[in-house]
Amino acid sequence: MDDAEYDLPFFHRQGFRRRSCVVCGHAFWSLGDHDRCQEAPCRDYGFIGAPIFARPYDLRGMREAFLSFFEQRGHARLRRYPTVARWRNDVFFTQASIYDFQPWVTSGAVPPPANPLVISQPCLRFIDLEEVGRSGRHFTLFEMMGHHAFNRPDHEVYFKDRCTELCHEFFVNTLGADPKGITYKEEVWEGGGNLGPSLSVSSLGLEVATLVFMEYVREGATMKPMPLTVVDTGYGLERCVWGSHGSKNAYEVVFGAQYDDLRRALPPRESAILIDHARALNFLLTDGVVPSNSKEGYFARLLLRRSLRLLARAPEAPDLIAILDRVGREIAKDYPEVGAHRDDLHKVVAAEIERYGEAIGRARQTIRRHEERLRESGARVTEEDLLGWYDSLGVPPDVAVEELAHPPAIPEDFYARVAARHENERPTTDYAEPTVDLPDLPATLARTEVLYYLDPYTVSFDAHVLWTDGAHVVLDRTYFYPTGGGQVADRGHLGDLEVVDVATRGPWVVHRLERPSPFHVGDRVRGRIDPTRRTQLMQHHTATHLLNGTLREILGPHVWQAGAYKSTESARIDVTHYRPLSPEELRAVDRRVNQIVREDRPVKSYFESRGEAERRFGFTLYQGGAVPGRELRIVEVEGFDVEACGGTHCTHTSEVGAIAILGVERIQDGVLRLIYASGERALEVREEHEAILREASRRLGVPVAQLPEGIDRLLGEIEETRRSSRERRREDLGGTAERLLRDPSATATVGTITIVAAAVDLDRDEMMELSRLLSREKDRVTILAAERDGKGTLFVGSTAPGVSAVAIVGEAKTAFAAKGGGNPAAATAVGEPGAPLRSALEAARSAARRAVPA
RNA sequence: GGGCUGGUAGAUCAGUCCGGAAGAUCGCCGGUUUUGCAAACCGGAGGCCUCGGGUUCAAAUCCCGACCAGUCCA
Repeated sequence: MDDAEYDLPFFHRQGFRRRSCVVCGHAFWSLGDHDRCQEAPCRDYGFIGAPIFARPYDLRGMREAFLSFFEQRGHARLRRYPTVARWRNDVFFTQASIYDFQPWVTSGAVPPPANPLVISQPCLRFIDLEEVGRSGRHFTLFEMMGHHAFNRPDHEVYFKDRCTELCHEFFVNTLGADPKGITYKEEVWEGGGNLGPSLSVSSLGLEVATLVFMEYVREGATMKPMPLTVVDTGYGLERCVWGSHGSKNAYEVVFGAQYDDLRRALPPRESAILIDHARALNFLLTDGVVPSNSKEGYFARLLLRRSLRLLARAPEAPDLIAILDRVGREIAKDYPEVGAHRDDLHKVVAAEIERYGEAIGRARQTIRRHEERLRESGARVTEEDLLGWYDSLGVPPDVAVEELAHPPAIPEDFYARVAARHENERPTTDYAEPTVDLPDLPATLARTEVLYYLDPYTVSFDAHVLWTDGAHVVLDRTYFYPTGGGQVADRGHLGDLEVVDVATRGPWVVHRLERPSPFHVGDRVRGRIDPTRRTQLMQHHTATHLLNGTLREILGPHVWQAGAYKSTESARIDVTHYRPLSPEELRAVDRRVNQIVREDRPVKSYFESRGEAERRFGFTLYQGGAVPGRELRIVEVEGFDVEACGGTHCTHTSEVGAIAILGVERIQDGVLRLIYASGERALEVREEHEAILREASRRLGVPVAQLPEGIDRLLGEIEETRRSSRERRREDLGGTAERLLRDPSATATVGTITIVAAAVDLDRDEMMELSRLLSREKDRVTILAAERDGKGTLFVGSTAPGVSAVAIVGEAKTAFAAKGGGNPAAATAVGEPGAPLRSALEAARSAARRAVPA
């Protein structure tokens, strides 16, 4: 990065000087006389005992100071975004304030919600989980305060100079920092293909902010200027609070009385971890994460289980729910949604605690049994066993050791070795977005005017062709709904040509035609949308909102939409929930959702400013993921459910007709999928089901109402038939056995041994069964031969000590070119087709005679 | 999304490495004993060894693929 990038007029106006840090070598700017930058570890934590700001702040005070400072300087204050980054598929959590605006706003595809703006965004980072409680400064959840500006070529808000000036002014004038104590260290920021200069702001060893200026796109070795430059700042709320106190560690000042109280029962480190985790969990669970074994849910589980483990060793400490509640109440003062989730959150946690208890209980048993078994062979449990148990059973080593009589030492590097086990796993292969093969469009093309929001019932319209390559057509205006928001695209006609797909590309809607079109730019065309299809899609989409609202109402606010899909045939919604639906719950959902349909509530779709919508409806708006932009499209089912949604909807709930829930499945730990149909399809599906019932009833010859009993009876009969045929076979074989024992040509006695040899017409299993019947007593050798599918099978069983069935078969094998084997008690061989079975039987018989000990 | 465990009688699990006549404990049923219960003892029933392919004379066992569950990691 060119030095000039950092050479800001602001620095010169104020009399800053540029120096190089004697430790890290980075250039930095300061008013003071420093030979090193003020960032640790280039210098020590000088602020401990010597606060960097004029007075101490708590979290709320510091946050408010920041937000109002920037608000007074023209920034719009935004409410926090969810901590779960549902709008992105590259990360699970919001890890920085700028994440709220990636990728759409930062790429310029969508205008920012406000410009410039200021926000304090709770962020989650799991990378330094082990450092929490140890370093004195790490948190799983922290708030990143940021002021952001998005500069377009035609509209420059502010960039490096003004940004740095604002930052300095905030620290010096508002917080009362010593202007000479602050250094602005030059760094290069790079991420997501973009890069730019950045300044890291430190004082007395504490880095309090980073100012990033996204300016370039990396293209190979060269950098190209971005069309949109972004001011991305991050001020650590907890850092700033810590610095304002100058206390030894951050936890005591950030968590205050909660920390002091927990300290009475637990050591400092454990106390800090528990509160930290409790804070993160309150946000995570409020934002709709349900603990599970994959994706976001795993991190919630990780925090919960770590906390439970700590508490298991501290009998004096309060229980987890009490700690969560205490911390949650504090958070709720600033973030009321956390308070609104309180009771539900406790239910989710209680369920998870129960599951953990079960998992550990099962695991303890397995471990005990394992050691028991090892003892028989004189072996002992190894370190590898401990690793394996943690990996596959979830038992932490200290718990495993409790179950062992002879435990191995727990390796110092236990968790590092667990990590090593996972080293060779290749991470997610690239995520393939379902790509529609769309043409490149000239950037100068006017945007498509989207009309389907105006009136979802209009299915016929006139428009002009803006662009076409034959197969695809872009119009100046369209009522065709493109694939999006889990709703499939409309179909219909442009002129006489069928429209087979509709998709958005940037600001344009592209219609794909069944055949190449004769259209030219400027042509006027008539668009007609398939009204049946559109109606069905609208019904399914509105039904989805009604079900989502119903599920939240009945199961609790932890229910969030985790995905949805609406086609003409059926629709489905995936929601977060921690256990399967009981039949009662399902029935309740079915009743309630159809009640809402019948109530004929108005469904209003309208645009509203983000701030206003969030103020009125809160976060649950973002069921389909956070939506960028200044204006949100709101779909409001009056008095019931409100979501930000871009789909086409009915205007009254009764238009949905009815909702038939067709199935519920667990698609993943913590996520349920409901499949349903509405409108015409609900009726069709019900008719299909009834037809199936009628047909089943006809085939079974039982009235529909008695089908369950009829099926039970049938199953009983099958069971009975099976039993009796088994018995009859057993009797038949018993008869055969008796006959053979009485038949002198089959039975011979040699010494104390009875040899029974016969050709039979039985399959392999039956011969085995017969042999067993013949060998009820000791000193019996049975030799059976049968022919099946042209191949001879020989079976030999022996209960005579010293007479080996497998040896007899081995000798007889050559007589009929057979393959086979077995053990001393039983052996079989199957010969080549046409091989002389008779001689095999004789060979076995004489082998058996010879085998009898004299 | 990836790795690792596991799926055998109503329940909890052996058996799988190294293919060769499906087991234990609890529970259930019957009997003995007891005024009755519990218990003890004796006897018995109960299995598509998750499913589908493959290899083999032979598969619960080996190979491939699904499904389900648990767990660790991102």
